[in-house]
Amino acid sequence: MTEIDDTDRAILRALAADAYANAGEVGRALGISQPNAWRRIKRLSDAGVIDGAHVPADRAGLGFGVTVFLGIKLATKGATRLEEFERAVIAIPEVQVVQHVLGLFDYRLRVVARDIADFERVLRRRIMVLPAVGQVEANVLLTEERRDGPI
Amino acid sequence: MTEIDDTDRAILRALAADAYANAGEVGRALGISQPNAWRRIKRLSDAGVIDGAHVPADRAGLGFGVTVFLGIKLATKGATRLEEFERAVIAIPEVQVVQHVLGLFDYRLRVVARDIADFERVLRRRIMVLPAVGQVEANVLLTEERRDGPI
DNA sequence: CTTGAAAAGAACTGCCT
DNA sequence: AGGCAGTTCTTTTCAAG
Repeated sequence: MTEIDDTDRAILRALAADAYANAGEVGRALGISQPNAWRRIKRLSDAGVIDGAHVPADRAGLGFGVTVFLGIKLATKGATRLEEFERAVIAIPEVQVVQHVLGLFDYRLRVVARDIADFERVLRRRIMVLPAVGQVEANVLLTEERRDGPI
Repeated sequence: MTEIDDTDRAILRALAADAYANAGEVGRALGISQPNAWRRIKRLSDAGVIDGAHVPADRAGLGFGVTVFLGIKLATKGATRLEEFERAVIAIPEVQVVQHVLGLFDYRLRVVARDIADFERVLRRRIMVLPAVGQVEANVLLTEERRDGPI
């Protein structure tokens, strides 16, 4: 395991606030030199703590106005069934996130669609036809707020 | 609204695949010139379609091994209650995402904790004490897979 | 819309404390 | 470990076809 000290945590906070911040900016913000910041960022990257960045495209602006969260309970389980289901569900373009979870449901999906009619098409033609799908629960996203969480 | 043509969509796909790709790489991938790719990326940024990148820190590596999704149904509603609840819940450091949703639940939360014991502390001391919390459902994250979704 | 080139800035290296 | 000064590389901007 790599040691992560308070300076590293401060760097992670700075990068969480601005993923495009460079070593110079991060260093200035923390009061350490650019090469020092650079070395630490590189160490964190090499250790896999920082692993690439993600560009959140504006779905609504791209014509995908509807986001729905599905909770899915499989009718039949077993290792083969789970893998089969995961492979099938990740292949659906409208599915953004597949979460294997423990609790009332077995899987949670984040699905985007152009509108409710489009979502119904995805649900009926793509999701409900998957092998072993049992109970399905849906929640339509109204607003979403993200924080960086504890670092 | 800004016009987004197929080339822009291709650029968004390229950036979704690699957020750190520069104008030169994107241009080469699409068969357009570097300055042209650069201008388009800048236009998309200025238009807000691309709005910064997000660095997904490795929670497990930082000592937050447990991620739980909570579905929350409020006991009492009304505009004031909703705003009150949202403000209180977003102030909890362990809460990463607050989604106001339509369906069986009113809110969905993504909560991180060091371990199950730590999660129980957050749930009892932070979540359950919030005003108007009614029914709560929990799902513990096992594995998560993300795709870029349709662009 | 392209090429080419120069200016600005960031990444990386080695040396010193 | 961390800072300083320098080298190399990329990005960004501009001029011209």
